[in-house]
Amino acid sequence: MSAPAPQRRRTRRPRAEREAEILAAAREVFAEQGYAAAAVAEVASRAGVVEGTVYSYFESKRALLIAVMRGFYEELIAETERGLQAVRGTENQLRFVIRHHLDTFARDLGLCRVIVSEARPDVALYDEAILELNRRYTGLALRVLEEGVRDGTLRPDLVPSVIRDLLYGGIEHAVWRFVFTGAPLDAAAVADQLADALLSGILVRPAVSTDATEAAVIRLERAVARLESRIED
Amino acid sequence: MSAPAPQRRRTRRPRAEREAEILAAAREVFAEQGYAAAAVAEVASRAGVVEGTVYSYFESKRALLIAVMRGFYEELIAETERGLQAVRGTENQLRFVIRHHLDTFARDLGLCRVIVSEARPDVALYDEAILELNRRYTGLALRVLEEGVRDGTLRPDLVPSVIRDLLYGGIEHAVWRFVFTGAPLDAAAVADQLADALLSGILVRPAVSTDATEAAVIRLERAVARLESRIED
DNA sequence: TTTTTTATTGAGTCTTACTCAATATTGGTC
DNA sequence: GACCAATATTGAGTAAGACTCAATAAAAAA
Repeated sequence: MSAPAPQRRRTRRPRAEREAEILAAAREVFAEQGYAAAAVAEVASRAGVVEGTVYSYFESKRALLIAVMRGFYEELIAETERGLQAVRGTENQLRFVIRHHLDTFARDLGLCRVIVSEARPDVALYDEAILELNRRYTGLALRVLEEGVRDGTLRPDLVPSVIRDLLYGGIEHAVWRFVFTGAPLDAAAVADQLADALLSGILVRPAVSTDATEAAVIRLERAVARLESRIED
Repeated sequence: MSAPAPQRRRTRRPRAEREAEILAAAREVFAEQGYAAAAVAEVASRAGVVEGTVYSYFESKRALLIAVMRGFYEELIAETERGLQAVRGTENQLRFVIRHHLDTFARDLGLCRVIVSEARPDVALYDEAILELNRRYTGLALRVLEEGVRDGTLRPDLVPSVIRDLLYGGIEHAVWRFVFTGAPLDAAAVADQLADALLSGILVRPAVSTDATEAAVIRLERAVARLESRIED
């Protein structure tokens, strides 16, 4: 009686393309629903395949997530590297990193949320991959900080890794705040506020005015010496 | 043939006590295994009851988690309030908050991990409770910051909420770093490093020496001018 | 003691990650 | 163009774990 179920064409696609399709679908679903709530079956159906197929491309749901994260990070790292090369000076480079990270978070919030809450809790060995990616990414900022210390732009007593944590942690929390309150996020303003707070703290105190004072002191000491020599005459 | 299963005594306990036992077991299990990996059946067995009993006390696994979080936060808030009352001055109060938060994180890492990664991703309505607790807790630091701005200790152009995010985000990331690298965490040192970075950024620049020096320069220049005018006489 | 109330149980449902043997599709070979 | 080996794809099935509920036993009330 019932009509035969609409037979899905079983097509065979180049391995790489199918993989990319599954990956794209997974990224969508994870971003929309989070990791736990996302069903592999849904990823499959959005990719136009059946659940089993997903598992012939990815070992597990978690492996799928990791692959998605890898794509995200690779892109982020490339963009950041490009940006850093186009900017001169420790201060400007830090401002760029902060702004770009914040923008990325705000733009791809769903996925960032998943990454933050899924990548971090697991210290498990097989997530080594994600750790490595995160290290590579945040290493970019770390290098800027180290360079700044070396060239005297930043205070010599800084522990760069702690400052990096302050930087990324601060951004993350700031974005979260906006997500929760639902307030519109003015990325430029928040980036400036964060950068200002951080920089005025870690920048070597601007020596300009001090220089002027020191120059005045030298001038005065010479004048006094002149005067004293005249008086003693 | 098989011996009758060792019959568990079915005891009936005061509601509050049983609830507390289940809660304690849940806290243990969540801290050890994380939320996703924790099985409600295990919580039940550690509390000496059967799975169904847990559900007669808590609506869902998630509700159980929220109850655990609530206990954790209430304690944390109380401790922090007590500590803040015992400390004078914006700078010292901020240092206290940083140190205490860091210690708490380090001491109860398992649970903190769960709270951070489970409480945050869900913007769902029924987690309103946790949002509220978090707001109350971080509100303590916020008030210290606002007070500091008001009494002139902190820069007037600060956006306190952003600084608070910088503060908590920074601590969180710093602790994470140690968890992952497995390095021993020197809470005192890290707290100082974070506080120094943050404070030197947000504290009004100590005007004492600059003002005094400038005043001295002016005084000296006048003296020199006076002397020179006399000599030329 | 008897009755009422309700805490506790454990068997069962449902959802979802994951497996695997069967099957369809393709690219290569003649 | 026909056949074959290789393998991508399938979908039914398993396992684990969250959650439900009617039955049952313990405590409280009468």
